[in-house]
Amino acid sequence: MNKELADLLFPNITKDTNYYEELYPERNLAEGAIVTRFAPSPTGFVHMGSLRTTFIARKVANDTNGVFFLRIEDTDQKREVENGIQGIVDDFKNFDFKIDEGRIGEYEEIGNYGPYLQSERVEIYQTFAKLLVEKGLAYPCFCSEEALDETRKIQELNKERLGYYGSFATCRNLTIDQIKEHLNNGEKFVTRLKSPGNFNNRVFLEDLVKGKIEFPENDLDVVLLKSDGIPTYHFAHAVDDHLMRTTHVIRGEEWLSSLPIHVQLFNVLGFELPSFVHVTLVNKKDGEGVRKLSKRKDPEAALSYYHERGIPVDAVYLYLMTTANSNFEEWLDSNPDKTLDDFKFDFKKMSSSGSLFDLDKLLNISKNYISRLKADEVYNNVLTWAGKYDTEFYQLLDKYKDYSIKLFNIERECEKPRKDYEAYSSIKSQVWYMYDELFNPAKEDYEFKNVSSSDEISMILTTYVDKYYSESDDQETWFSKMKALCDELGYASNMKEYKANPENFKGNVADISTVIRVALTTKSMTPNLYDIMQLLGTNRIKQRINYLNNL
RNA sequence: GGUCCGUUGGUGAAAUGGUUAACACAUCACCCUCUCAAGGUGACAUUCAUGGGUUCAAAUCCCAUACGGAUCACCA
Repeated sequence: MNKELADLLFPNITKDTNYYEELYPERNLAEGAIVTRFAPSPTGFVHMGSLRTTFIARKVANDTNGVFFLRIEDTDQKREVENGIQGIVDDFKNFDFKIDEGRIGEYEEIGNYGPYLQSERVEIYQTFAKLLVEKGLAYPCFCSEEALDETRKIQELNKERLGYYGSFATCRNLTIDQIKEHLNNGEKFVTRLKSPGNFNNRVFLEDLVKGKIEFPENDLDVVLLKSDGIPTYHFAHAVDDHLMRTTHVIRGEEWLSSLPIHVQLFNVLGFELPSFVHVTLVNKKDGEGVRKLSKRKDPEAALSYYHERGIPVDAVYLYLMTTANSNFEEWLDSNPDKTLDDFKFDFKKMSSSGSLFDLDKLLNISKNYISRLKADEVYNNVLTWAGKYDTEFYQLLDKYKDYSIKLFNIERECEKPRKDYEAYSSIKSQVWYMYDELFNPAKEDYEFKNVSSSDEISMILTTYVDKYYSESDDQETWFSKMKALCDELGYASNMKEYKANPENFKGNVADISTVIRVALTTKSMTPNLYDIMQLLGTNRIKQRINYLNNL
């Protein structure tokens, strides 16, 4: 009778589940290899929280010589977005994120366990659903949306548990004749699980980050196949992760609540249960409260934000690992020559409570990361970034390549390099004055400090340029000449002497440096003046002083 | 409302029964320095949501309460 029902419901399904079991055999991997995946719906972008979860998945697959694949869960037509897959693939590409199997474009994929697009696997799901019907573990339900709403209202009114279960599961006990009648009327149906569960039973499970968890057994007759024959997430998840031989289901914490359903589905289908890893959500402070980082409200939720801002991808990963494994930061500190790949991720070291996304910390990591790069790497990265987001800067960088590299090299190749670039997008605002094309300040742009009288400034500058400045000086000579200039003009060349008796001097060597610095750059705060003057060269130094004098 | 998860400083967190509760970010102060950026030194939780209990001893174990979050669709 169940067989008859199964054939009635799925007349076009001719294969049996063994066919698929053989098509997708056990993976031949070393002991301990983790097979895991990222399974987004094609919404066109990857969320920061997803990236974090996925990054961990990718990492553990790497660590164990396992497999990471990308499966697209496009079972909801309502959510469909144009080029939704491409958006995800592009985000991954921008983030140097490599996948071993799965979708690599809107229409292409790699790997032997596909298709990796759920809409192309409908026949597979239906085959397994048919098996369940045959076994008496699934049935068609003809309840209308209105009827379902109605019972929900009743349940709410009576303060009963919501859902399609027990006596509320009215289609559960339909006879085959009744079913035929519905079918003959042309009524649509969903395929529901005939849940064997009892809400009073407890199920125990070990989640790799949450630890021991327990919950009541599922007794909901959840929908397996929607009326269009397409599976729900729950069913597709069970079938796919079994057939794709996933060993670890790594996903966001929001799935924890539906775990009872999933466990039951795996059992009912006779599938071995994978390991579950429910990763905490990435939160954001919102007024007094805390909420999930949201794409709609928070720009930093989208990966494109980091790309546009020019935060190095590696820095983002460094940050993610810092939040994922609390011992990572310390490890990296004591192993400065190692990379992320050398670090072994440990689920046990992962916090089981949600945390706020800390952009300051990310920027700090980014700043440190950029400071460790070679000048030409910085150049190449900024050039790439500017090519996309700042054409003016791109052209300058392109035109003055060697000069720019020298500029980025100021105070870089030393024990304690400068750490002032937190992102590629912030560099231009810190170095613009080194490019003549960008240098046309107004009088009020000059940030003169203690010495501000035009006459005094002009006197200092001319004395310096006429009597002391020489392009060929090394830094030591250059500085001793600054001091000589101080002595000549009545400024203290020795800071200690100045501090002891400030009234004896017009100012000190810092004031003199500031005058020159501001005259050349307009800024009172710049990197090492000597390096800047070396880059500028005699002619441009004179030009800029003239420019200032003529304002 | 049911179910589940969580709660250590402004932030991320360490510590898994035993000295003054690591470390990092942020903030502040001082030092160094030609200005910045750094770097150095120090400050910043008399206390680990609250209340009970167990113990010679608890942030750590147990119970209750409060608060926060997730989820309860023919969405994923």
